[in-house]
Amino acid sequence: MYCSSELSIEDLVRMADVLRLLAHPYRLKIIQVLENGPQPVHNIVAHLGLAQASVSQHLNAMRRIGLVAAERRGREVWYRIADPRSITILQCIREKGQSADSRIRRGPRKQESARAAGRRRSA
Amino acid sequence: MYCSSELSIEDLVRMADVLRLLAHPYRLKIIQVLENGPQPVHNIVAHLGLAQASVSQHLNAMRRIGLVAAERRGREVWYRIADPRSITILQCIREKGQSADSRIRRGPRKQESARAAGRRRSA
DNA sequence: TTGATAAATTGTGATATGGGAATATTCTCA
DNA sequence: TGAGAATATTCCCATATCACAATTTATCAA
Repeated sequence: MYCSSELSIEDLVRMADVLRLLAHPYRLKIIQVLENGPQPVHNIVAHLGLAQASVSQHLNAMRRIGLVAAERRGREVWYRIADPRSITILQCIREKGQSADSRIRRGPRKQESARAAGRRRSA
Repeated sequence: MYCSSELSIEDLVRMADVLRLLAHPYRLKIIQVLENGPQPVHNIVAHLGLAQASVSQHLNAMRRIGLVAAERRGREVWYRIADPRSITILQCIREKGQSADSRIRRGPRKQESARAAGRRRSA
């Protein structure tokens, strides 16, 4: 038993909020770009190949929740990683390309239920 | 410079897929419940307080992507954690309650732009 | 068989998300 | 000042997500 029911639903919601903002290819890319150090928005835009407005929205969302931080330098705004968990999570998730067979594994294994398998095709 | 542009967009999409399935309070709760060992669905349902159909959908999505695995035992189906990254990420994300000031930090800091600050309240 | 139990699937509606175009804001420099 | 560069914000549309009720499938027990 690890540490089971320590977390309130509010805790889980907060954790999910952070994870949800990481759970997007472009936002992961943003983190990846910022791993090379702080960058002005137009650099990030160039890396992503998205409309500037869209990138701004992603950055804004990530900033609101504290994943990144912004600092104005002249007419540019430079962003940097503000939450070390971003990098840790990225490293962790990078570890395993994929695995897990994804199918239901049956215990007793009586039969594969040919009826169900057949019906899967019929629809 | 960490390890910058190693990841293709496909890699990022895959990573985002995994993160997205973790980025939900009830699915985090499922991982948390399963940290105590494999459980039959009705146990998980009891823990979550959701409709059985909803829990089944969550479990199915998590299974498809390999976060959990299922095994039938009689008329029950027992689920277990199948991807160790789940636990690692949960531990990681648990580390920090919250921080990061979330506001834009200005460099030169000429003024806080009282107009903008005021407008923030007016809408 | 039939009935009961456990879980999965389907259909549907409400809400959230992601994208770009258009516009607004903020700042620098001549 | 005024022009222009760099970002942010708004609006709108298409799509995805989430929850539930209803139904179906799978299994056991009598």
